[in-house]
Amino acid sequence: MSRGRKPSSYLRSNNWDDIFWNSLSTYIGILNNYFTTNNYEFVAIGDCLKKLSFTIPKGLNSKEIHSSGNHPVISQSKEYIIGFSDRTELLVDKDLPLIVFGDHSKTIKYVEEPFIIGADGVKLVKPIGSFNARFFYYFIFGIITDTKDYGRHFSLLRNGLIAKVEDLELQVKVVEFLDALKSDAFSNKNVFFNASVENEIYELQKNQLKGNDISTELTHQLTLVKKLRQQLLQDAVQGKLIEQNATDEPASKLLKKIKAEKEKLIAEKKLKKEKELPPIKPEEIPFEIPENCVWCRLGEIAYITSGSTPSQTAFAASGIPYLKMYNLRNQKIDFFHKP
DNA sequence: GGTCTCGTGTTAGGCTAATG
DNA sequence: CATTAGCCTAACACGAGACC
Repeated sequence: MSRGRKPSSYLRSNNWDDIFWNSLSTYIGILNNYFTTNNYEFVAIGDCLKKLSFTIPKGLNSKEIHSSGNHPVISQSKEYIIGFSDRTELLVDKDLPLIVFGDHSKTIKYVEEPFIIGADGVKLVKPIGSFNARFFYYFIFGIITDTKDYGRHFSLLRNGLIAKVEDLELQVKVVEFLDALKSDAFSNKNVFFNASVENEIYELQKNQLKGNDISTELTHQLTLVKKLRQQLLQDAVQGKLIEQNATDEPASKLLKKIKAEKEKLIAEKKLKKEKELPPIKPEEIPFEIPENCVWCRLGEIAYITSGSTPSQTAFAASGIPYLKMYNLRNQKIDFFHKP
């Protein structure tokens, strides 16, 4: 059976293989930079998961897990296998290989052979066909850096981004590189997909072994980049990034136009008359905005309505798309998404 | 026909007991 | 004491049907 991440007790030691697992998320960061630089699109993990062809069996009760048996039991624990069971009816033997994700513990395991699920909190992850499963497995290590103590983490995983590398051969080469890097016999004379990236990771791995704190520094820098990104977004919203163009129409004028348009639609009975919205109090204003901008309530610029789901017979194969809650994804409307 | 409400199944969050 | 297992509950999403 192909083993996933090593148990935590190994992580504190100082050998080549352990450093690999300890630093994998950093390496994935470097690889992601490479994909970003080469204009690869990044997609949400949640959009790349394949629906399993079977109903996931409920996890075994701990009393039913034995020290020997016909089938290995895999839970979200750090140990790859926690025991064995003969409950063949609970065997997960379809859609393999699968990635086992510990919703509580954040463990990530790559499983190729049939197994039985131990306890709850185990999420089975199967990427869609455009992904090599092992490529997907490795890149998941770069995603969950935040922790919610012993809360659930699957939502973080689903919201994480992965490079959409359509070239399956390239995915395999990246996987081969990472697999080879786990061995201290690794030599960077042999190029898998990109000499410079591979060398960067190899050098990092070597430096790690020397007790170098590059990884810590890199993680620190990535955190700073994240903070910078958040600040940029905040500044953009507050209009601090660029000078206001003097020729731009003031927002107050635009707001008046919108109000007039709404009143016209109400007069034409195309919209229902809405309740008067309360004026914005000074204490409601979260931050200062440029002179040309103006605060308003969402209801002033939009028509907010609700309704129920039409019956199945009302749906047509073509025509105006019908949006459901699940079509609203990552602050965008995704007309094609299906849960 | 449009809107509202309720029932049902699923998922996420979090607490705590059990375990080693 | 840290980690893991398991349970409870809130929130979400959807669909059906009642109501105006």
